[in-house]
Amino acid sequence: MAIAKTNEFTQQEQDLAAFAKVLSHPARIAIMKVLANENACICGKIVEILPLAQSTVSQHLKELKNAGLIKGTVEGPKSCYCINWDAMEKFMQDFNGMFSALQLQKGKSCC
Amino acid sequence: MAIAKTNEFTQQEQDLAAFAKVLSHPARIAIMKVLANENACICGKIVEILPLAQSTVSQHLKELKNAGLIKGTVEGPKSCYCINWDAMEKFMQDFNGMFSALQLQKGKSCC
DNA sequence: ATCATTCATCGTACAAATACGATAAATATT
DNA sequence: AATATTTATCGTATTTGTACGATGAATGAT
Repeated sequence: MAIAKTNEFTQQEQDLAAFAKVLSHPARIAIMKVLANENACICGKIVEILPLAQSTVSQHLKELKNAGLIKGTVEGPKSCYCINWDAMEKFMQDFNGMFSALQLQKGKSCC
Repeated sequence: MAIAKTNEFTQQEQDLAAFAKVLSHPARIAIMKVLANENACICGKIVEILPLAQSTVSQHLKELKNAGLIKGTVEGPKSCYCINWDAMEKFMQDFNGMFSALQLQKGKSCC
């Protein structure tokens, strides 16, 4: 991908982009919906619902967890995942904040 | 990327993911900010501000345009870009709508 | 103790994204 | 007409993302 120039941008830009990136795959959006809807947020249950292999789902779960959008706890041989609501609410707030900041300049546009 | 299973998901999931994907790079977030702040949204001006080559900026602009977040008009040898507010507002509405739908299930979680 | 279940991780294959320089096309300028 | 400016596109190199099967580690069941 060439020598990623990601860190040439502001922290805010990087953070917002990172948040967007986690949600930039339909499988991860679908996982969030499953986690919200199912009482038992067991990995196996998610694998049943998604059209993806177990290892692939596990990978997506890892990314969501690394980004902080979900939490995971071990229950015997099973793994239970849930949405990290505090984090999600903050992320959405920041995301909407950026958009509001853009909108403040709305009249300025030339075209 | 292996044989992308993107279309195994719902249209809504694909659309939301596509929107998130366009904003999943700090350069594209930065471009949106420049377009909102500068009266003259000329490509050259953006190239001056971003730490990227002209061809790379042009590529990012193309992606933003393809996704519908911005509009572009030719002005002689120059190109003028602006935010497509109608589209942006709809995208943000859908994105927030998904989050609200998740939140409705908030109590259900097991962990 | 043996076997089954569940899941994370490893290795691997291939697709897509990012970045740049070079070039081409269009318009402005001289 | 010749030259300069501006930007899109092409070709290419490299990195990252997506996907799967196979394996291993941990726990539960027999």
